[in-house]
Amino acid sequence: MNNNLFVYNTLSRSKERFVPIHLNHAGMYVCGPTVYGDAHLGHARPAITFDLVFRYLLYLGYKVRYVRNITDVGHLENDADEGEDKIAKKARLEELEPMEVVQYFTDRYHDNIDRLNVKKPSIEPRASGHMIEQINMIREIFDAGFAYESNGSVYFDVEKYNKTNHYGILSGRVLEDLLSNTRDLESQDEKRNSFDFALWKKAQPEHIMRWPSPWSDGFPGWHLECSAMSSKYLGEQFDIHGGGMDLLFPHHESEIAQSTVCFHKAPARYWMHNNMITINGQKMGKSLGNFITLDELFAGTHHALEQAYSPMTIRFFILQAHYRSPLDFGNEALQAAEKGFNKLMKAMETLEKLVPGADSTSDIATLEAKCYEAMNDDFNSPIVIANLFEGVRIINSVYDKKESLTGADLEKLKALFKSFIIDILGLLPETDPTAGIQLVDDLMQVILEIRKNARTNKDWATSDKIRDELARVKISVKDTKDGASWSIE
RNA sequence: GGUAUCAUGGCCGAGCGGUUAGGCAACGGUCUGCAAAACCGUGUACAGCGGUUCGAGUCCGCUUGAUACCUCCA
Repeated sequence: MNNNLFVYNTLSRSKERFVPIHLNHAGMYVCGPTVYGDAHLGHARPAITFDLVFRYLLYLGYKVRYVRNITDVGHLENDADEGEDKIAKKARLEELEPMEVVQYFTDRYHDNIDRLNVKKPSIEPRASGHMIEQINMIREIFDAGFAYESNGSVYFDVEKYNKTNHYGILSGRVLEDLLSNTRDLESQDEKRNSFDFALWKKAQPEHIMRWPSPWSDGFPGWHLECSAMSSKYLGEQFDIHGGGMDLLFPHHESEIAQSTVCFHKAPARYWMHNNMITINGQKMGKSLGNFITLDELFAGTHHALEQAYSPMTIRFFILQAHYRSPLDFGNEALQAAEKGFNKLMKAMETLEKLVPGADSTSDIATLEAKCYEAMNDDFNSPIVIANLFEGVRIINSVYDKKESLTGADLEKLKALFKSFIIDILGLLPETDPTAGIQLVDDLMQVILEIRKNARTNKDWATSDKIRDELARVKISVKDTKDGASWSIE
C-alpha cells in the first residue's frame, strides 16, 4: 500500500504523512448540506473535493468508510428568530410538513450531486434520525460538568473547558481574545458567556420540529449532530474530518470540544478544509444572495451565465484548482474548462485508435510517476491534470505519426488515463444524446457520402452547404486525411 | 478590532530558493480547396519597499490591497 500520501492538516497548518489509525482502513467524516434550499456551486466544491479524497483512498486500496451527513434539523436562523430553525421556517411559509421539505431538497441535492458523478458515501446519516445519540451525548457532557441548563436549554461551558483544553486550537483563536472581541448580541441572557454554544435548545410553542428530552421539548444544538454521528459510525477517534473552511469556527472547534469532553481525545487526526468559490471575488453564499444553483448552471438559466455548463465541465473546473485555493467563478474560466475537458475526452477516444510502434519516443513511466506524485502531495488535482495534458499531447502526436509508442507503453498509457481520469478524478465522457441510435449513424453516413461525391467533383459549394447546415443543428464535420468525421457539439 | 489565508502574464490557475506548470485566449508555421481539428514555435508574470543568500514570485520584515471566520452558511 502506498504510504507516501501527504495531507494538509488544518490542525498543524502543514502537510503530514497520512497514517491511518487502523491499518489499511480509513474513516472519513464530511459535513454535508443543510437541506432547506437547492444546492449551489459552492456546495459542489466539498462534494467533489472529498469525492476525490474518497476515490483516491479507495484507489490506493484502503477500505474506506465515508460518512457524509444531511442536516435536517437544528440550525438557528438568527437570534431574532428565537430558536426557530431554518427548516421549520421554510415549512411554515409553504405550509408543508418539515420532513416534506427535507425530502424534497434531499432528493434534489442527490440528483445534482449524482450528475457531477460524486460517489455515494458509505453512510449518509440524518440529524433527525439520531436524537437519542445526541441526547446521550449532551447527558455525558452534562455529567462531566461542562454543560449547564438555563431555562430548558443546555449550553456548553466554553470557559470551563478552556481551563484544561484549548478552545480555538483549530482556528488559532485564543479565548481571551474572543471575550474582548465578541460582537454585541442581544438576548444572550440564557448564556453565561456569549461564546457558549447550545447543546439543546428549548422549542418555542410555534416551533414545529421538536423532540422530547430531559430538559425540555426542543431540538439539538448546531454542532452536536456531527459529533454524535461521526462517533457512532467511525468511532471516538477517526482519520479524516472534512468540510468547508467557513465551518472551521465555530462548528469544528465546537465538535472538538464536545468530543474531547465525552471521549477524552480529539475526534479526528486530520482536518481538511476546502476553500470557497467566489463570484466577483466574493464568497458565493446563501446569505449573500449571490449564488448560482447547480440546476441553473446545468440549464444556463441564471442571468450571470452566458451559456449552460455541463456537470462534467463544472467538475473539471473545480478540479483544475487546488481544493485549498479560492476559486473564482467566471464565464471565461468555465468556457476554458469546457474546452479543456473536451480536449481531454477526445484524446481518450483517440487513444483507443492508436497502433503500437517499434519504439517509444515519450516516457510514459515518468508521466505516471508524476501523476502519483501530484496526488500524494495533498491531492494536487491541477498538477495531475497538467500531466494528463502532456499525455494528450503525446496521444495526438502518435496519432499524427510524429511520435510512437510501443504496445507496452500504449497499454500503460491507457491504464494511466483510465485510472486517473475515470477512477480518481471521476471525469466521464458526456453522454451523447444520439449515442446508440443506429438511425442517426446511418443518416450521417448517407449525408457524408453525398458530400464526399461533391468534394470529389470539386463542388465546394455543395460540400460547404452540407457542412454549414449540419453545423446549424450542432453537428460538426471535420475533414481529415482519412475522410470526414462528425461529432455532436 | 481579533484570528486565518492570499496577492502570479489577456482570463482561470500550479509551482516554491537556481530548471517550460497546465488549460483558455493571442500571434506565426505545418496540414488543407476553404474551414475545423491536430501538431510545432512565440510572446507577455510573479503587488510595493527593504533584508537574508552566490542566487528569491519562492525565506524574513514592513507597506498596500483582497478574502474568509468571529452570527446560519460548503
